[in-house]
Amino acid sequence: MLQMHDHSTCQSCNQRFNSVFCKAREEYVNLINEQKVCNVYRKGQTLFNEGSNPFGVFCINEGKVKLSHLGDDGKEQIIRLLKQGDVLGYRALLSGERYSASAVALEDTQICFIPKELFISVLKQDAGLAFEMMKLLSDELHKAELKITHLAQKPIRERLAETLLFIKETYGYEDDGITLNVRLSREEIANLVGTATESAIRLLSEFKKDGIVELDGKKIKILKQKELIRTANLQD
Amino acid sequence: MLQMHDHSTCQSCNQRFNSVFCKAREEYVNLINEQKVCNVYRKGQTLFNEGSNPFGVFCINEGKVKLSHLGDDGKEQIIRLLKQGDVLGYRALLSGERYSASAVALEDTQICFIPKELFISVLKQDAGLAFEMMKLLSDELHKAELKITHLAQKPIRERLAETLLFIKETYGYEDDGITLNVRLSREEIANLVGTATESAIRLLSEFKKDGIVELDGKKIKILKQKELIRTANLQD
DNA sequence: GTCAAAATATGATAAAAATCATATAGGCAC
DNA sequence: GTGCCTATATGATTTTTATCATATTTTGAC
Repeated sequence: MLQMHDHSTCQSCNQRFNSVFCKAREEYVNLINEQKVCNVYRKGQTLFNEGSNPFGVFCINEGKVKLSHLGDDGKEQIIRLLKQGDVLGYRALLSGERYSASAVALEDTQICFIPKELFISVLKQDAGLAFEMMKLLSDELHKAELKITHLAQKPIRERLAETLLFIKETYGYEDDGITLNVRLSREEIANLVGTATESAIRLLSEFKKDGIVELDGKKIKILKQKELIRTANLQD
Repeated sequence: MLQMHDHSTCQSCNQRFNSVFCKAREEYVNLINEQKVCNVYRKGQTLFNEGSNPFGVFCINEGKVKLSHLGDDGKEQIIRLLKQGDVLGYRALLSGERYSASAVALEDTQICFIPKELFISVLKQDAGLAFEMMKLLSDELHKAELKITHLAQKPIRERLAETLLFIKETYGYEDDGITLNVRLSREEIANLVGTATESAIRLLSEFKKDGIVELDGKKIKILKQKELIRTANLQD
């Protein structure tokens, strides 16, 4: 197979224009390239832990990451799902706080690390990057506020349907065009929906009985997307 | 009573250093001052409506505003409470979308309006303002993500206690040191907590019976703040 | 002041969801 | 392969919460 891009530099990174750095000036991209550190995180490995101090931001070149809070009783709440081109770790860094969430690789993932001082200084000099950053934060805030409304007002059945559609939006389908392109445990799905694991399992079984999905271990196939959209009862 | 500040200009605004504009450069503050339009919104009046196009940002000089989504079934979800020094309307503007929430004055409120083009252009030129804006967005995102976790995991009793503490953090107490300095209907409290109005009323009655609060119409007095914190079961 | 409308309060009931219990299946070390 | 551990599944039960019903109180117009 032909190697289309040289992944080893930020200048030629295949995610560059698919990321918050899309409008960053060339000189700053070069600067970032010089100081970045790339790593592979194996499935299940932790990028950073809730409560620890941020030293920079992470940029996903390839792979999948979940970002989750630990609730007061120790229950996980997944607040974001991330993929190639996504940046993470910026929230705590910009607020000047410790991480309020943990990041864990959902599969083997290639990630570059940009040191805090460099990221902040580029952010202050490059208005294009700063503006994209604000857009990103605004979009995340919007999603979070929508989620608040849905958590407060929608029954679990609708939220599960919505979550499956969200997973599809984020990671898409596999080559067959119907299998969700990520492997999540039932517990993780429950922690995305915000419900008990048993409830998530039960409702997935109902969706299966209704022919909306097909379940094969952690593989989930969406058989009737329209029906799923109807079940999610989405207006927006 | 002596007039301590001249409220009519941004340069001398008593909220200037209590707002996102605290680090903005003088020249840009002057520019904003020339183009701003100040208004008084009476209690219940709408600043902007969900679904309409943003034309700029609003800056509260004095008063209180609620920001709320309308859920799919028409139920209100209050997502932010705002006070003097707070800016609103920036989320949709930065995302380049229509408003995803409506803003309504909770009492007579003085508000200045800054046109979109000016705000964006200053934001692109003034790194200090841009950085404060990113901090603000990051802080709001943090709060939203915490709220998501609590909505997903905490029972309504704890969430109501937390909401009362949140109201106190936001608007403080009246001169007596115990009365929450805002008048909200039971329905609005329920729409902050994310529950049915009857449930909010019922639990407030329980708090009253337990001597945690005193209720006098829309006046809520916090009698036992420690007990309220315990009831909220907060870890963070 | 009266009156009507809306807000608050509270009980009864129904619905939703969590928890508990137990069974079965799948993954993995050996 | 066996055995063990964990994840998934499903039923039974309890708890939580919403909904419905109906007083009672408050508010505001007049």
